Amino acid sequence: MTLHDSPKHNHKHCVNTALAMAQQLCLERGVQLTPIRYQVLELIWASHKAVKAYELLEQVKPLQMAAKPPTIYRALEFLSEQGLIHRVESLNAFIGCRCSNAPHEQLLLICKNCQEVEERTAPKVMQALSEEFNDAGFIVHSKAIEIHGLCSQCAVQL
Amino acid sequence: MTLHDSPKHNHKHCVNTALAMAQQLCLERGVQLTPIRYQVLELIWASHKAVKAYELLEQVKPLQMAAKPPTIYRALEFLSEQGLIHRVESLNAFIGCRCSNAPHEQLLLICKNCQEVEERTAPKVMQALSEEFNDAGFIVHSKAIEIHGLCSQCAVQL
DNA sequence: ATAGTGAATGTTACAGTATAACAAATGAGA
DNA sequence: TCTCATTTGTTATACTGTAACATTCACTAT
Repeated sequence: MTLHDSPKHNHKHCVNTALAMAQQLCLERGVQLTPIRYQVLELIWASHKAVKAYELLEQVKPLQMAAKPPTIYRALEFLSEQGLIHRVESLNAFIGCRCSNAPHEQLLLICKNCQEVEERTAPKVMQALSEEFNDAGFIVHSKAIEIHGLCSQCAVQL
Repeated sequence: MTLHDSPKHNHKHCVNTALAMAQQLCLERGVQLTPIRYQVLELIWASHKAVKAYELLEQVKPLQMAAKPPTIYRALEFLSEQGLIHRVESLNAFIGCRCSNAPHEQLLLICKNCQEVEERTAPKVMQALSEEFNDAGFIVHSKAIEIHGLCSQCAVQL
């Protein structure tokens, strides 16, 4: 049982909320959440595990017969630009983001056992980071903070 | 001019120190810094930019005629295990590490302009991170903290 | 109406990254 | 010398991502 399989987590509700918010945001921004893009987002939200592009491709094919790698990568690029998903650099994979309505720094906790990825905002970490790169005279454009280990659920089981 | 091209930075000395330390560490640990591994490490230290595996392959070929992808990836795996290099996840590339004698958390500042990568230990950030994942009940195995932006040199030039 | 425009998707081909699996060589100790 | 573990050679292939051009579609200015 993983963190998000737990009885406390109503995943259907979790997904519906994320998808509804995505639609709302795209509407507000005047960008198109087309069927392909929506399907990819839905597939990413199917679990809280990071999903690989070619896994998505296989899953999309029954829905979009013409799907080829660019189909997926374009959808991923769009979703990423809109802040609806994050790329997990250390896994070459993608996860859904539920904080898309506010710009935010991402910090990802990646469980080696159940493969689930939890996003946290971690203001204190970001504050410490700001001080660190100000010292270095470094001007930040983007951050990727990825922590690998065991999530609380898996930690107690192993 | 990049940060490490500056007159203040004696790169030959910088490399020699890193290579000497690598040899010393491998000796102490009873592991073999073979010619191939040494050459790859030397090539990585040729600059402070992150180097890609296939770039290394091209550069190693004159020295190791039989070099093929596994040649490089095995050397990279060894060097990485020994803490002599770090993988930059967001670039699919590698940089030398000068802090190999002490276990340390890595925080990488990656300049988009000159491509140089600076490693910092950032104890305050790591402290804040500890608190963050303790709150989450998360047991950390490894961290990848990669900040993209402009280094101090490039920031003033642009 | 329709021709032009821009966004999105289709399609082909390929570039770039990484590893599996097995063979051969090397070197140190029984 | 034999044996075992480590390292390297070799072949093949899997996985990840993009370039470039064609087509479709919806909108809108004429």
